[in-house]
Amino acid sequence: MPKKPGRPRSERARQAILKAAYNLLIEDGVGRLTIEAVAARAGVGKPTIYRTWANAGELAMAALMARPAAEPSLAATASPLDDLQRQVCQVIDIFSSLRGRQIARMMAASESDSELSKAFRNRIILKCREEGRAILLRAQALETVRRDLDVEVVLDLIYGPIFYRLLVGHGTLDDRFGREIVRSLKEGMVATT
Amino acid sequence: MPKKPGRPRSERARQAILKAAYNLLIEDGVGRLTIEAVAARAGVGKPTIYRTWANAGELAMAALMARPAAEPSLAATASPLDDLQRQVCQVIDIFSSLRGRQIARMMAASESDSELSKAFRNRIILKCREEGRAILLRAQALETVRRDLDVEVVLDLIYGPIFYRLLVGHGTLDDRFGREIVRSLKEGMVATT
Amino acid sequence: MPKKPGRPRSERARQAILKAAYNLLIEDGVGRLTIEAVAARAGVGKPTIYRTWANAGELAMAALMARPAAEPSLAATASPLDDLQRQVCQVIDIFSSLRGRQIARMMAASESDSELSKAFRNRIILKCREEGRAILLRAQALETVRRDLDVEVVLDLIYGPIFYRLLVGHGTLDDRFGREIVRSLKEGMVATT
Amino acid sequence: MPKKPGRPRSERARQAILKAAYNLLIEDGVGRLTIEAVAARAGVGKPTIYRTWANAGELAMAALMARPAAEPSLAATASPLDDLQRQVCQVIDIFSSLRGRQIARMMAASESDSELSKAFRNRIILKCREEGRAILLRAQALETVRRDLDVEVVLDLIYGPIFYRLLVGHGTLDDRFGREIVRSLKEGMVATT
DNA sequence: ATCTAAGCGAGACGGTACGTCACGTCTTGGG
DNA sequence: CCCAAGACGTGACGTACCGTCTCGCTTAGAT
Repeated sequence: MPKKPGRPRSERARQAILKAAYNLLIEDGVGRLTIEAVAARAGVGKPTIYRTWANAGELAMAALMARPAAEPSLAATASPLDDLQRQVCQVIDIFSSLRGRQIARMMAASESDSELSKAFRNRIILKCREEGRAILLRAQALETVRRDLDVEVVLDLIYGPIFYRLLVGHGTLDDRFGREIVRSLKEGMVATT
Repeated sequence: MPKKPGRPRSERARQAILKAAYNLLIEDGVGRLTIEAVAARAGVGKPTIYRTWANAGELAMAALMARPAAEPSLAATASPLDDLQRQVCQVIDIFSSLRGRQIARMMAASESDSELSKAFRNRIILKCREEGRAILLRAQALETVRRDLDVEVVLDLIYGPIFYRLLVGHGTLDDRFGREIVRSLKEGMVATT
Repeated sequence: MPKKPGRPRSERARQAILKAAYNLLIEDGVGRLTIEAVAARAGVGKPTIYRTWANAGELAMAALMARPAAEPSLAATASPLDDLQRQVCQVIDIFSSLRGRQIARMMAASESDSELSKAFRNRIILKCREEGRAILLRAQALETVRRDLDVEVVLDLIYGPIFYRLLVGHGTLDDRFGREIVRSLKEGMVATT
Repeated sequence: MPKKPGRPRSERARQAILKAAYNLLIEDGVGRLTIEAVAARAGVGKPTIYRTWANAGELAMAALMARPAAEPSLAATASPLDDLQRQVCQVIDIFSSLRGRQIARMMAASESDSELSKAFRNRIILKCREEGRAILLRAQALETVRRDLDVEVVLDLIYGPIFYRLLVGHGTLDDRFGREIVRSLKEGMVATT
């Protein structure tokens, strides 16, 4: 049992810091998240923050990750394409919120390839992608979709456009868009003479 | 002609600032671009920078925009889908460079809805989209693709995945990916019995 | 003309800083003199302080030096020993004040041999010593005191005891002490049989 | 005897702390003596230090006091003035060492009138003064020096100059100086016609 | 032979001040 | 009126120590 000596880290402080950081993040955006403000709001000393997180970016990711991913996975039905449709709309719903936009910006802005940065991307950004992959693989098993499909590419075709509109802001992000994405992929675009 | 009195702004200073900003941007990334560093490298006073650009973000966008968009539009051939294919690969080629990544991050990170921010998005990010739209419309005219296609959605399906991979980094960004995007859209994914 | 370019240092800021530092020094002592407190009280940014003084010690010395040495030199009379007597009492009077104690402590505490540190010692601590030397030399010229006197040693015998009592606090520091110093030196201590 | 329950304080820890503090004091000076550094060097927890000493100043004094006063008292001879001469030179020798300078600075810098502070002054700074007083009183008894001498003032005239030169640094501190002090006091300075 | 109170090392805690950096503005003298 | 230079007040940075507070572990006198 390699139990560490010394006073253990305070769980109360950790929670207070993450909560304060999360609230500041939602209220003011990533750019305004300062360690000083977090420390003040959490009633905590700055070194206590730095002891756990190396900089504001890491703290921000941790604060966003600490929140439960929330939305439960959707139940699988007999129609995988319907499942996919519903899941896409759910993803759009989540990311079109204020928090969703913040998350997307943060991911795009984070330059570092730190461990935490990767974890953030995997846990937050790519989670929905994995759900989609599961649905697609099931659809392939049921022969609802073609077996020779490059699943990874299709996943990019599904979720890419969502982040595209989210970050660039050139088009609305709503259910209709979600339905159009899936419909277009189903049908392809070549003219059927 | 209400010619302004006083000394006119120095074109030399403007060029030096943009060049210095561009180099710092490429070398160190958006986060490290400070007005002070630009001023020092350009041999220019800080107020000279602020006289033209309101903050570091604007300057960064201006520095990126000042560079010629480079790649000439591709010539149109008889096969719009081939044109689209080639254009997509060109876009991938441009944005997979270091500069391309910086541009994408900058766009994603910029929170403001300022005039310059919009101009940046229109001129840099959406420029390739417009090229794609022209190709698609021509394809519709030639009945190479279906007339009832929602062109905007298809454009998102084409370019969204590119930015998705660029920003999240979960997959490679190469010609093969470009070809797969176009192929998938052409064919759709439903099993053909 | 090697005139420096750029905005000149603000004399107003300099004065405000020195005044604030002086007041804090008198109120709270050397140990409590923080750059932050000085900046706050002077209505000045910390960098403005650091631009001129490297640390709190230098600022403290500068603050004490900035004040006019105050006490005018005493007029010389026909009796140099009387002059000496009066000057010694004046020195005691000055250094037995709160400010005097602070000055003495500061001098004793300053470890560095910086330029400013030396200037401080010369201007503040040794100033009275020079006055005494002038008196003694005049006394030698008038043959009021012995010509073979080691003047420097005698000066130490005069002013040393004052700082000794000031810093150690084992005895009172008053006019009587000043008179006793001079009397003892005049007379020597060996028993005259 | 209400002997205290619980584990007794560790003598080993006490020694380690005092030794570490002393070494840091000699190496880096009073200003650099931090509790953290002492704890680290002594291999001791900070609370163990605070349990015995209230702050860094007290610890510093304790560390200096813990060392044996070293120099043995000089044997008394038939000539008290010779004894005085030798004792003065010994004092100069002790305080002109690095440790001596640190001690003097510490005394001058300590603002507090705490019990320990007084003890420090009595035990370290005034100890030599008491030796001198004993010699002077013996000299008075032997009528080697005048009976009407104000002994306390003469003691200040003897030891004051030493600390004066030690702290201000305007003159050398050597045997010659010690001899000059005693000689000057013996002879007085008035011209003998 | 246990119980129990205090000391032990380690180290996290809420703080304060540090000295630095960059911000965006202002103020010089000189084109 | 613009230019370079650079000082200004501001505010956040990340670090060093402060003096206090748990931790789990001795250590020894009292039970």
